[in-house]
Amino acid sequence: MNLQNYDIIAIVGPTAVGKTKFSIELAGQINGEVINGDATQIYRDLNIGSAKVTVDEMQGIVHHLIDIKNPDEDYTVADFQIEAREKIAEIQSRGKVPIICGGSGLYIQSVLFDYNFNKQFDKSNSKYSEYDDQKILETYQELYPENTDNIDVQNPSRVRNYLIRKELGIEEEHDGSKPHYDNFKIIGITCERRILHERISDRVDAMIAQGLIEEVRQFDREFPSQSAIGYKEIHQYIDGEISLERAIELVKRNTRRFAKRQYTWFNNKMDVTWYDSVEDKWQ
RNA sequence: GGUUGUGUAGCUCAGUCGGUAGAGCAAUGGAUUGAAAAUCCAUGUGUCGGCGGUUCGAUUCCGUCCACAACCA
Repeated sequence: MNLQNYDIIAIVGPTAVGKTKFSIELAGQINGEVINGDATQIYRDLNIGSAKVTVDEMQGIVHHLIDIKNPDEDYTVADFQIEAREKIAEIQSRGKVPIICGGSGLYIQSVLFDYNFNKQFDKSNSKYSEYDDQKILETYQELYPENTDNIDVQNPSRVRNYLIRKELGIEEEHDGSKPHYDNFKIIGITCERRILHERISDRVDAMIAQGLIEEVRQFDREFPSQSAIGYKEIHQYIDGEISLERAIELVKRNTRRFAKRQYTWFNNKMDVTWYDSVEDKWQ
């Protein structure tokens, strides 16, 4: 697999599979810089639980879009799209190759393809931001009983965004299949599911040993960043809702389920060339 | 060696007075356009320990073997 001749490389794959290591090795080989494509690693101070790359691991490779937001701040895919595209241009202007590496499929997809985010969208201007999930679904049923736009009426976050768009009069074209760049390559890192599950279990144990609980303790559980796996469950433990053993079990389970959802995205929405990190071969 | 008990889904178990089986957890598949590590939808995956016997028909009854557990020697 020759990766020399692409303008942009994206490295995707499930959590804990070894993307970070691969991206740094590749950056060293092709004169690249890494752009983080992981929604959680955007945040400062979420280090252990987000499995953020350490300075040591970076081996001098320049990394972007890590530690750019505080844990109490909002961040969205639209922000990422803008900032990642800026970084791509900046890296290329220096004659280096941008390598987007991360597990947030939507984020990476929105950069490489023509996702349209309307700048008028601002949910802080919408009354619907205040509604709880149940009220959101009820409101939708009242206003749009016909469901002509075929919204997933049981999915509060979808319905809420739909209502906000309607309220703010936003129309969007939805065609995410058109590439935004000409010459990019998407590499997926994978391994056998059974091995991935073992790695996840080991990594969660290691996170606890490294002090995840103390890391989580410094954050308010209502912060936007704290809905991430590894944080929300540990907050439950810290607040006395569940045992530590149960919390660890939940972190592992939720991470496994997350990995499955990542595969669903990468397999079905992206044209990925897979590389098995255990068997060391391209598929 | 003997007695008793257990053996059913990945795990813990329920159940069929004989008509090839179902709960919880785990898991799997899918969706995804401003919280995406979020949110939502769908799905039981099984030689009912092995081999014989009785029976139209056995996971269920009987015999035997195997495995595990406890107790007795």
